[in-house]
Amino acid sequence: MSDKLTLGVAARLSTYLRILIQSRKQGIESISSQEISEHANVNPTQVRRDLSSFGKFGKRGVGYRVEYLIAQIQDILHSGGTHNIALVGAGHLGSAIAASSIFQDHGFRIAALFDSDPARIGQTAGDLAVEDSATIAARCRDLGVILGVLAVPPASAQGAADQLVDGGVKILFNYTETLLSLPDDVTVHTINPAEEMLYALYFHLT
Amino acid sequence: MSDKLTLGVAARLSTYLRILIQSRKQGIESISSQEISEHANVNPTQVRRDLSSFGKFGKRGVGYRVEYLIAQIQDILHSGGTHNIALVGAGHLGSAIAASSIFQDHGFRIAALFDSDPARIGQTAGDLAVEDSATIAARCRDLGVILGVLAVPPASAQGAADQLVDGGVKILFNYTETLLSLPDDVTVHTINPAEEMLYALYFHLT
DNA sequence: TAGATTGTTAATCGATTAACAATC
DNA sequence: TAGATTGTTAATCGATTAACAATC
Repeated sequence: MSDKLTLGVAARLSTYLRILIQSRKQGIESISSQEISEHANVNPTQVRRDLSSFGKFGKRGVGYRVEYLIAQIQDILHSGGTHNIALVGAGHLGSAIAASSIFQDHGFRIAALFDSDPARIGQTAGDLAVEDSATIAARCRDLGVILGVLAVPPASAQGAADQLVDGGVKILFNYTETLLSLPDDVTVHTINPAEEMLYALYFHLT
Repeated sequence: MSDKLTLGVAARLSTYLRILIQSRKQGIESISSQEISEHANVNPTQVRRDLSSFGKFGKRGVGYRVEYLIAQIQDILHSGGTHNIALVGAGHLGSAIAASSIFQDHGFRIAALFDSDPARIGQTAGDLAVEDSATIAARCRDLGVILGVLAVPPASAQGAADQLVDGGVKILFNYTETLLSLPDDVTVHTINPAEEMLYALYFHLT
């Protein structure tokens, strides 16, 4: 077992991987540290240093092969396989997430989609049938899902989170405006563009 | 003019501010560095150090007043006012964004919503009328918008981005799976939960 | 007073980046 | 060869955190 990466390195490698996967989708076969760095908003030396600490992945004077570098980074991050996720909420946001290819492109598969509205249960969104929120815990346990996405109204967020945790989910992505209270062994990642906007605006204005 | 914050400090202050604003919304009036740190996934000493470098905002043995701390951080980040944003795309994702209070809570106001589908133009989403995408550049210039959000299909992303930049937009939030090519003075922030999932999963599995 | 929590120090550790030789 | 870009060094700089006195 190799040493655990630092937070910074793992975060940047994830960003490089996203850029490489998007590049591949657009038909790009070769890329330089300079090009990666522009999309990732980091220093080009940083990119080369991050990569070269794991091996010599590029060719001097040429750059990196996109396909090969994707495989190498997936190896470092142990992210080559497919991971099941549970999505709660089949409203506008949930439907947009279900229909997007963002998750598939990175090896994530939406294994189940839930909603509490009887009018939505049984309908389909993307390729998925909407299931009753009352079955979240049981279904997650059956499917062995450890990743959950919350795309519900704020008032339902804590309840949905509790059910996911009941079902064995350990990592939550929270798209709502609600602060969640959860056990210590569960990690919550909040998706809130306003937070990043504040930060972006600060650097733009100073 | 005070010194510019480092990237790390500005990013963390933005996170603290989000947590404080969400706490206030839930009626919480006082909060400790320990509680902030749990929601922000950082060390409690880090929180106190980040704050205390700008002043003595807390009370020993008690904690921080939520309302007061919000005002202080907004002061540091120059983010107290209202900022107009342009949203492109009135599909599921755009509608979800328009209907959410995430932006309003942080002082962002969606000043205009655009779509290229004739069937959607003139309809309303949230409180907004959907305007024709052909008018993006002109409307953004009129409104003085510098912040744009892309919630369009991947194939339309580059075109919509170009029009926003034409209209004077300097900061773009890209919800699509498309890598954008833009002038150097424009900053792109990509919202891609899959990237953060890879990273979260790595730390969960190791 | 007793308990809690801040503000600050001091020490360590990792991140960052300019510069350039290596090499495709 | 000439041009481009990687891999790596070396130096600096900032981030991190345990520990604790101050104080509410």
